[in-house]
Amino acid sequence: MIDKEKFDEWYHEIVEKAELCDKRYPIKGMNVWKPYGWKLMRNIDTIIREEMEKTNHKEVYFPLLIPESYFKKEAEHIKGFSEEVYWVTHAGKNELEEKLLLRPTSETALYSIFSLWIRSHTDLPLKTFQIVNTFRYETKMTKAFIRVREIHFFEAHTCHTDFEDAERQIKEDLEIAERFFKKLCLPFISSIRPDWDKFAGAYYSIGLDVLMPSLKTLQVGSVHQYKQNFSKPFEIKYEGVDGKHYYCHQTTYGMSERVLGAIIGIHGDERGIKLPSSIAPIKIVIVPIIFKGVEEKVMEECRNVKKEIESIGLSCHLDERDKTPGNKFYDWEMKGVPIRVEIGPKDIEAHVITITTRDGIKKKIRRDEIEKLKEELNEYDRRIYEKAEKFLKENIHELREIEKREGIVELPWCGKEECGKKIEEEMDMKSLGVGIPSRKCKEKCVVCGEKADKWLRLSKNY
RNA sequence: GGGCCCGUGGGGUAGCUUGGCAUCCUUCCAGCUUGGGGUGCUGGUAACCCGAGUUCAAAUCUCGGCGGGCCCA
Repeated sequence: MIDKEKFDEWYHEIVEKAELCDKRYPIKGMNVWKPYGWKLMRNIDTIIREEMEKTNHKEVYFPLLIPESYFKKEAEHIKGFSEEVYWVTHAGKNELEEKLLLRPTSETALYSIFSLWIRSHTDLPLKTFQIVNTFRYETKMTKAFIRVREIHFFEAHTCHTDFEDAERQIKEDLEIAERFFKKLCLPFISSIRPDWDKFAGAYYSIGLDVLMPSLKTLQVGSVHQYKQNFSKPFEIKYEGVDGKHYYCHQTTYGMSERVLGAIIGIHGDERGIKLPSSIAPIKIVIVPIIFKGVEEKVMEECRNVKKEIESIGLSCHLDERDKTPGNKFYDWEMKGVPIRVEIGPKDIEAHVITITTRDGIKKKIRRDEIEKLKEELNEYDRRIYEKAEKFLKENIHELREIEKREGIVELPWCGKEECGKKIEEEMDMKSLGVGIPSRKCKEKCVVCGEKADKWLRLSKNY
């Protein structure tokens, strides 16, 4: 893992060197996805889609532009986003009669239409999601994948008959998150955000955070309980079994390319990124070790091994470029390929292949036991997950009084906003909220000294 | 929201104070060589963010814009 001090500089370099994005596009916070980076993002999207499919969500795709009148329907929501929306005011030379905005998130677009789709309780629950670009005019410093103005956004939106069913949905969302982040080898924590920091328009918000090597947290996902805060202004009503009309209860679950940022940051090292096998576009790369006179023999063996690896369902690339092996090693390490296979005259003679995992384990595998690569990938995933998990756990500190600590801290808190904000100020950190699952606290609030039944989690964050 | 710094080949830089020939590393291209951790040699392509001003002359000085980075609320 990268040193805390070097992290920001390292990250900035690595995203370009690993060919994930090109930051030279001349609009702040809008970078170009390069083929390798985009493939990674699409692989992440595929995993999300699989999870959505499994849990009966249907994929939709709504328009990018939202009429001002839709956006204005929910007061808190507009207040939260008004400073960062992009407006479309003209078409050619003509000023539009009604201004249109680029979605900063899609609640107001979807819900206007949900009110038409939902008539009766038999239409519920309605479980949808979409993967789209959203736009937010960030004024702070932008950072590739971490703070951008055009966001590659996954958003699930659900509608339910009552609060309890919406709560069940939130439980399911947290289970989805568990499975999803495990596949990406990303340990995370979830917290109920304090009231003053919930999503604009939400009844409550849950943040999913990871810890980066800089010891700052990065929010990689969020789950919101809206209750009827949106269904009332948008009139999303259904007819119940009793023939009466009720407003829906709603939830959302959101994630973005920040997930990729987290993978880069958490698993990366001085040699480059380190990909979990679930999303690696190339799981295994073969580097031929050629000597004069045996070129064709080595290449033929490489091609045979490649075929065999592919036949057991693993994506494999044979690097035939006219470069020295050392050069190729550095290249593929930068790009995070989980396993490198070297094949040279000595290997052919001994009926083996030489493998090196991206986290540095080198061994020989018998030529007739190629299927062992699957186990090696699993072991590799397990190791990088455990390493990240250890780092996360080592950097969560339970404190009894205000003292300077890096990473994530938890302090006894009475629950009053006033005290929470005071803690933020004294610690020079932001609240993540109260951990899920919540832990008992029988201490005294570090600010007012009154009974504290919660641990307030804080950190510096991106 | 307030303050500070920076923009030079694809990437990283020197030069700017004191105006005048743009430095080095790397990448890239061609050839030979090499090949189990960045092989070596030869040759080549390629840059002063944009606009205005001052001047015989601007990468260099002034103003504005755009872009990038840092610090504080």
